[in-house]
Amino acid sequence: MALRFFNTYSRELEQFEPRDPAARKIGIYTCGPTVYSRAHIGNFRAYIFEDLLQRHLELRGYKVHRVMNITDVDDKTIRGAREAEVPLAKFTAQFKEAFFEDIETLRIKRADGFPAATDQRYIERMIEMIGALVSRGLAYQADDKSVYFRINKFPDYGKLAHFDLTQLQSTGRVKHDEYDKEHIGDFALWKAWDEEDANVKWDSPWGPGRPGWHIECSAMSTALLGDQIDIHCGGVDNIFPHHEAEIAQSEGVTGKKFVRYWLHCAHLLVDGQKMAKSLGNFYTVPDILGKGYTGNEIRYALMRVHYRAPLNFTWEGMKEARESLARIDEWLARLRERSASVSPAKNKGKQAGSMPYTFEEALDDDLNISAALGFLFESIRETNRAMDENKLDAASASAWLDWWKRINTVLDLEMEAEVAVPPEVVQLAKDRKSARREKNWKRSDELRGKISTLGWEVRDTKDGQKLTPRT
RNA sequence: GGCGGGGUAGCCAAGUGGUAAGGUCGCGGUCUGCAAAACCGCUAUUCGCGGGUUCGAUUCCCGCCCCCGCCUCCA
Repeated sequence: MALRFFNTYSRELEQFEPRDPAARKIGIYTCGPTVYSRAHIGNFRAYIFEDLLQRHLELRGYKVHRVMNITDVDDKTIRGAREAEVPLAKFTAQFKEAFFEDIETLRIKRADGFPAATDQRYIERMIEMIGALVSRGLAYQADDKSVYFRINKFPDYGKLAHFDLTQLQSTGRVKHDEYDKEHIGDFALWKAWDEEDANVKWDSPWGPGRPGWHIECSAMSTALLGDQIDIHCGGVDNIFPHHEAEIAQSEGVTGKKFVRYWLHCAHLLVDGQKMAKSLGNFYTVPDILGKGYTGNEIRYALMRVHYRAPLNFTWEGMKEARESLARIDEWLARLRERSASVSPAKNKGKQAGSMPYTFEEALDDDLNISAALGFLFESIRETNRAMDENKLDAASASAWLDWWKRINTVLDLEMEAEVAVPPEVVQLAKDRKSARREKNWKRSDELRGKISTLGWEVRDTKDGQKLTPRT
């Protein structure tokens, strides 16, 4: 099946055709964090979705070049720096660092570039683009000295969000201090300096100030990926106004179609409501690690629901993630043991040449992860049954391991490297082994209890005791 | 009010015009000294509600209800 994605622009599932099919190179731009505080797991749901997208495209043989911006100047970062009484760059540095720590914990592939809005190169490019827009009559400087985009001059404005501009109403979320604009929907390209901004300012043809939020993405995406990009992602809350504005700015400057496919991820909910800093109902990665869960488990919990469906975060869901991953790891351990065994030459690895491709076919269909995981778990049950019945030979087992290796380039869910068993646990297990030889069950159970309190679980298999860390 | 997304078993969730994947939880069984893991069986006559089309709809059409989000700087 050909790859297809739901394009927000058309609101339809569309077959994926990159700009340059022959080269199999794809440019993806993803909106990154605003570094005014630690990102929460709702933000990371979007980044995990983008990670899944990239990895699946790579599995399908595309060479992905992905860029993720870092917004390190805006109202919130400036306010934060002012309150902390430190320079802006110092204030944002800590959250940049935290962000990179968290994506590593969650095994999110690093983008090929993480451009920052305050980088002089991009500031210059933003000024250049704003200049071009002004000269074309698509932007104007208002009496408040800020420069705004004139949306009435860009007929396509509103097409991505499917908004009728005459219907735009203010929700009252933003203060009406913008009387200088020609149209309520005009958005800032360049924000004139005011004293709240302290020493955060850059010179421009329109006086000192700083870039508006939207222009940074237009500048950095076109700088790093060219005038036209294949895929642009973000959370649904970015559709309007952010991505709408990006289209207007970029196409206003280049005159070319900016993005071929717009993919947007639904929100992470908590208690049925959007997880958001402003609501105070959010968890960070360290919050969840602090409850004893691993990055791996968080990754699974955030990945297992289709990206366009809202996902409700619950501790029950975390537990389920843990159990599901344990099932996978258990299966892998069995396969490894089996593949290493010298098996009788009877029944040759039947599956070796015909491993199922349904996993990636499911992902081809707008990243249908639930169906893909369904196939994985069905395969697990079937191979486990075969192993129970002693019908899976070493060759087949290693074929399944190779299969896993392939799909795991997308999932990246395998347990962290085996933890070494501590010596005291080894000793207790030894004691238990001799107790069991004497059929001293009472002593055996006591020792199992002790091992358990040390964080390890002991199981009796037909090959003797097996120790696994208790999570 | 406008524009989207979602409403399938206790919970999470896939899916198709022909009689409901998978995960998790619970129960029963096999295995085990007992467990654990694994496997087997059971757990939605039913897919928000009401109409319509059809031999047949959860799946198509119409209307309605509920939840969540966006409507100017929130992934």
